[in-house]
Amino acid sequence: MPELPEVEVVRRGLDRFVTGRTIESAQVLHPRAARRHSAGSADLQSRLAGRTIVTVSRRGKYLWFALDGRESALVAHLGMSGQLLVQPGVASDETHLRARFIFTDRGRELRFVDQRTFGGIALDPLVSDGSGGSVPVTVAHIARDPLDPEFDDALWVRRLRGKTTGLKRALLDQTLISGIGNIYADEALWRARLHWAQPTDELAAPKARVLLTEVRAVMNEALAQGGTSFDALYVNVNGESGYFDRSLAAYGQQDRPCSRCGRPIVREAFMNRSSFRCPHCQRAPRNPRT
DNA sequence: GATCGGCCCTGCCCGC
DNA sequence: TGCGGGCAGGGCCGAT
Repeated sequence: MPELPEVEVVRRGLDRFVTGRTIESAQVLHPRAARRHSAGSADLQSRLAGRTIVTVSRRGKYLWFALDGRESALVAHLGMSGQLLVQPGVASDETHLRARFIFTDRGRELRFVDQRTFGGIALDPLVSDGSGGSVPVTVAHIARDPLDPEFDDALWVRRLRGKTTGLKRALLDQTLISGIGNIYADEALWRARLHWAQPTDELAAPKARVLLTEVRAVMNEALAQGGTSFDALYVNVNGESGYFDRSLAAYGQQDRPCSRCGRPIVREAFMNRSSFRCPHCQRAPRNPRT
């Protein structure tokens, strides 16, 4: 379940292995993997052949490979179970191999593996990000992430408090702040002692700033440990898992004692998924919003 | 326009 | 043993 720290770990690995290399051929092996490329798999394959990767960038959970000329980029989203692996060409195909990129130097190839096919790849034009950089057009609507130096804390606090929704829903809204998924939302809320149904328009600005500080703290700690992994679904480009799941305080900790107060963590239904919190440290608001 | 619920998809796990 | 249902969840889309 890759969120920002996991995607950043992958980006760093890819930057090392694929920057400066020229794609000889791209093979899309499952049509759903290229569903976001409107012209289809064959078009994607033909447009990538002969192109050189010049940088590997990230915003939130989106990754992109800028191509020579810097007018277009190969965009990748890992969804829930996507992996970008750098593998020797002789390695046997993974069960859920969805796309393969072979380079002209005939060194290790890049593979997109995705069990649940929520992820995907597409070729996109690059447009200005408004700060001298560029971003793929389909990523332009995604907000900057909290580890982005250009992230505007004060603007986020204003926009958050201008919403009339629940706090966790707002944390998961990638147009408000990107890179946060279910795991880090629960962890940051636990650290900030806030309930997921806290109405955003009733959240005091200082508390919002505390929450943002905790979001950054938990993400930086996870990044330092190579990300979170619960199973084999999240791995870096070498197929290795991170260690941060051993440091989780709320997510997945149902019935275990809260490390602050000792009361059991509860699991609650939220947006067709689960939310974990300490019932003592994270009290329900008077007017909960889902 | 903003908010919110439902759907896509596959494999694992549990209960019957 | 085998089957069916529930669950995991990011992003998109349609309904309100």
